[in-house]
Amino acid sequence: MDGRKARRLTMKRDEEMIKEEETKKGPWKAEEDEVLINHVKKYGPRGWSSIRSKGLLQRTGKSCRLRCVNKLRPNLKNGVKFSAEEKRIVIDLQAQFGNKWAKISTYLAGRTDNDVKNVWSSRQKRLARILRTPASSSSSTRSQRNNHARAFHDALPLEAVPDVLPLEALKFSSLSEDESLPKSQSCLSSCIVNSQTVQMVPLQELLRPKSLTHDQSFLPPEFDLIEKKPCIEAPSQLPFPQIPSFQSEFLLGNQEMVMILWDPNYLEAFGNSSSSELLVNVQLPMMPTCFESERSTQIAGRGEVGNPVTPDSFVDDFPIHILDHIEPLPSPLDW
DNA sequence: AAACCCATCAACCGCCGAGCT
DNA sequence: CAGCTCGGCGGTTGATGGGTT
Repeated sequence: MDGRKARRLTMKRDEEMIKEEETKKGPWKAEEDEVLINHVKKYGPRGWSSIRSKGLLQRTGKSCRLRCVNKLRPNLKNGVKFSAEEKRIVIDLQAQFGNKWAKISTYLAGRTDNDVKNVWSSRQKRLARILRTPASSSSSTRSQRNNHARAFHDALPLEAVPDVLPLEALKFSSLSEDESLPKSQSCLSSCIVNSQTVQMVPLQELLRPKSLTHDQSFLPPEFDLIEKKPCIEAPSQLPFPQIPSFQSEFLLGNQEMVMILWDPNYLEAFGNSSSSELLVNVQLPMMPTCFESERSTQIAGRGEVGNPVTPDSFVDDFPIHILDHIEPLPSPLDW
């Protein structure tokens, strides 16, 4: 390296160090905002670097632009939480455009790319936590399971909870009877709404119920889910003429899902066993049956023996791409 | 009451492309 | 055409506050 070039580099480094010292970072003060607003009023949203070169602020041009775009622009919904609809739009558009936050934000009035990005990354973190389970399910601690349960609770689709049911009644049942966990904090793969068991099934599967064995779908073979009533030829002595007691359709990503609430009386009668045992047995296949093939493939690929589905293995193998489209429930405080 | 966990928000950083010199 | 500056974008981080244990 020749002497002149080295000297130039040293001078540049020095200049950068001086700039670094002069540059203010961190939270913006009201006075700074005011200066910035005045500048934008005068010159428009451009010439960001000139703000510092004129000695108006000791902020970088980038910092000024960011502050203006994210906080000072008129009509911003500052301090207003994203609505369920807005979140849904973000999810849909992210699926369509990828991580093009600036583009996505143009579809949401009053929202910035930073807002959209934050919402998405919060969601990703939450979903990642749902799937972050210990290698051995038996080694998972109670508090970890509680966290998973809570996270899964948070990730349940808003639309999945029918309006006709008191939302306070949404609780998770304890799968392990010897653990006296509080109902709202126990294992995640069983869901009880208003004392009724909920199953979520892809609509597609319901449209071809013959493709399922009774065990896979745990629908009584006599029940016609399309007509939402027992088949004509169903034996009249069936102990569960009114089931399921409620059905609700909702979208899970591109997948049309149907949520079915089962009357506990039906479960008692149908399973021919004690209620608690039956809940364990029946609730485990809550994972939509269409995922079972994916799970089986994964297991086969790993050369594992197909273990029975357990609450924790449900979490371990839950297909993450499906979770990309789950809307969070509002917190109980918002109910 | 303290420690911990988590969600949210604001801001910074690095990279890249466009435009200018 | 190369080099530079600026603005825009996406990723990441740090601060903070609320809820839970």
